[in-house]
Amino acid sequence: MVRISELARAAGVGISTVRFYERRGLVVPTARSHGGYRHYDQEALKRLRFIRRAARLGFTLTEVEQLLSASTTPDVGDVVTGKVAEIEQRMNDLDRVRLALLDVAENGVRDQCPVVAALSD
Amino acid sequence: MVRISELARAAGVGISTVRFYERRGLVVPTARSHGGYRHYDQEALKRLRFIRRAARLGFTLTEVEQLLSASTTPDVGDVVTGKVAEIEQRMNDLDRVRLALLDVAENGVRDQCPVVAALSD
DNA sequence: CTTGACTCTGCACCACGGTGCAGAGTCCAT
DNA sequence: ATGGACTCTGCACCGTGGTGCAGAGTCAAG
Repeated sequence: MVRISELARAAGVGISTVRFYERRGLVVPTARSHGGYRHYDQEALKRLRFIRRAARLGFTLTEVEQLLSASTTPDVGDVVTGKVAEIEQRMNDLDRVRLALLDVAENGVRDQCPVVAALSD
Repeated sequence: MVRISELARAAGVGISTVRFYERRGLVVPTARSHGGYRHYDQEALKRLRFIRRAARLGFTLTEVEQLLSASTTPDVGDVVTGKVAEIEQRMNDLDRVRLALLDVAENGVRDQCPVVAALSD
């Protein structure tokens, strides 16, 4: 059980950010001290790290919420199916950009920009 | 050669957004009419679509700029290498979330949340 | 039981990525 | 050459995702 500053440091975020996520319902303290101090366990740290990485993948905090709720809601099927399809689309797009960049590195630029072409259809 | 409203409609964005991207140096009109109207060719539409899709992948507009410049700068190697590595990391993370979601759908939730575990290490 | 480091709440502020409006000017079909 | 649709610039505003500050309270080592 750690206090907020230690949790924040461990996850590489600011204290205000932790409290902000709490307002959004994403990371709730495991307990509170008599005087109101937040206390967190290891799960909270994992959640926090997850949120950060998912956010960096382009998911909004609302989507992160949906991803997190996917494993706690009883009827999970539709949400998961939709999210998986969305993720596959993103991976596909990323791979096209990746290949286009490698193409540029290997062959230089020809008539048109291959990177643009990768996503513009 | 089309005017701004037609370009915007074709790319599914607002007119103000096109002008905003121009201020950021991302999409420059191919030409201007005598009276100052912007005119765009097919390449501009491709660029615009690229920007939108890349932004949805979580790239900032600054990063989009870097991706676009990758194929126009003479010495392209380092930028491309870095971007490719970054993209591979993202794809990897996305795949872990994807697998975790499928796991939830197939096996339900066991002791801890697999989705969180997918990115929390 | 004090003292210094830490935390609390509430609120104001920030950057990014747009979006909308006003007032003036342009384009072009009739 | 005129009406209506469109566009121009500049500026103000917005939602999202944080970040920082003030003033009051808490914690724990000495």
